[in-house]
Amino acid sequence: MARYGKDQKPATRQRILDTAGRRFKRSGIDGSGVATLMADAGLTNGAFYAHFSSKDDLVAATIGEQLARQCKNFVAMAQRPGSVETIVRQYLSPDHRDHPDEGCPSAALLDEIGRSTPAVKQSYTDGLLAFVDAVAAAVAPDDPTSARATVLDAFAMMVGALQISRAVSDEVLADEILDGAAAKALALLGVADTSPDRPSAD
Amino acid sequence: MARYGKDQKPATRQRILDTAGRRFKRSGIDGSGVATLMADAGLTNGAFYAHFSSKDDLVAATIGEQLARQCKNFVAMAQRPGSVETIVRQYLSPDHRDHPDEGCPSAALLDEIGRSTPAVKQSYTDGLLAFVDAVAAAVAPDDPTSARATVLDAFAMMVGALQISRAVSDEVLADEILDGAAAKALALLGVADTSPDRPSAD
DNA sequence: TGTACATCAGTGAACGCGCGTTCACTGATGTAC
DNA sequence: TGTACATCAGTGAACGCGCGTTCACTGATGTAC
Repeated sequence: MARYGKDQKPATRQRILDTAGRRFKRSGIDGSGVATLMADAGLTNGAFYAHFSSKDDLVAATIGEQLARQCKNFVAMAQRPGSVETIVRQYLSPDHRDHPDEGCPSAALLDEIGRSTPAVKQSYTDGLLAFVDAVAAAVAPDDPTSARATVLDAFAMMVGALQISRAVSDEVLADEILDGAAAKALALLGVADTSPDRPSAD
Repeated sequence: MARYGKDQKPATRQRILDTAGRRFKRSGIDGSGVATLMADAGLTNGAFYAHFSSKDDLVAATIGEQLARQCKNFVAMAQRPGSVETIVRQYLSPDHRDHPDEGCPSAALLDEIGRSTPAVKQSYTDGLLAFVDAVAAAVAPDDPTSARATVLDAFAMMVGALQISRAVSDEVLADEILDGAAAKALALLGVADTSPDRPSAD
């Protein structure tokens, strides 16, 4: 069934990228096969190589896409005043912890990216720098350059804390880690922390 | 060739655990096959199931072993005064970044542990708590309980920073991330940072 | 002290399966006349 | 307006390979007599 208009191919490519993003973040890169992934996207395995030259090519493109989306989402949210605290709290929330497939690509895939090919690392590097620059500009509009290092450190803590909270089987401990890291990250970013020491359930 | 004394089997098991620790950290858990791993340990694939009931069983045991070793190493190093700074700097060093197979299991495997079975997560949880308690006792002997949260946050930042520095293809940026995180981690732990802002090459 | 035997750590071939990748093909579309 | 054809996105079977796991087996050892 190949009924195609002229936007068909780019649209399919985008669909594969979105599916891959979700699947990689849920099952890992090594844990996601090309055939399964294509079936998820409503296609058969053979069509894959009309869009990407190899699985590694898809990985690099997916990482880039994921970071670009994260960056765009951040910029959109950061317009509102006081939004940095909201963003940090949302990042370090049980909801984000329990839904990696819709969440941060760094928290879900950093280990595997570190073991990937230079092309994948390059894609990650480019995406990360763009993201960090955008955050630095939002947090410290006067001096974004010197804020960059602080943003990177805060991001490292948030990523590490989210990963640990996902790896731990004690949910109380996992919640504690998220709350603790949120307070420390906000302090690092120079944002007032408006939540009580022990936040209630709401 | 089965010439065996009475310590033979436990010694072989330990050898498999050590080999698995190195291989998992270098190639990932999904990226390490049982047969290759056994060949690394100087054995054939069939012998594996005399020591472990499944690959998952090995993963859980290896994670536990790795964290126990990290904990023991920390306690041994922490005896000397001023050692916390040394430990943090060593953790966030280019050498550690470039040799994951001999390094921190959390930094190398957190993502995959987060996607693993409950047995693996339980093993990680136990090992992490023991490790964090040991660190808290060393950093704040007077009040280790309240220090625990701070230690966890500092550890999260260190893990995240090391992972990012491994995932980034620009070595200068990778070095910057390590240095920045070291300073922030030491501040978090309340340890004086004795290094210059821009450390020289030695 | 010398021989016969039970133990059991380790061997290596085989199992079904999913992997990444290739390729001859199908068939709905847009275009040419 | 109707027919013939080139395009090309997508199909689905097949490739060699490594995966986790099973199992009949080997052969050096420690023990019994």
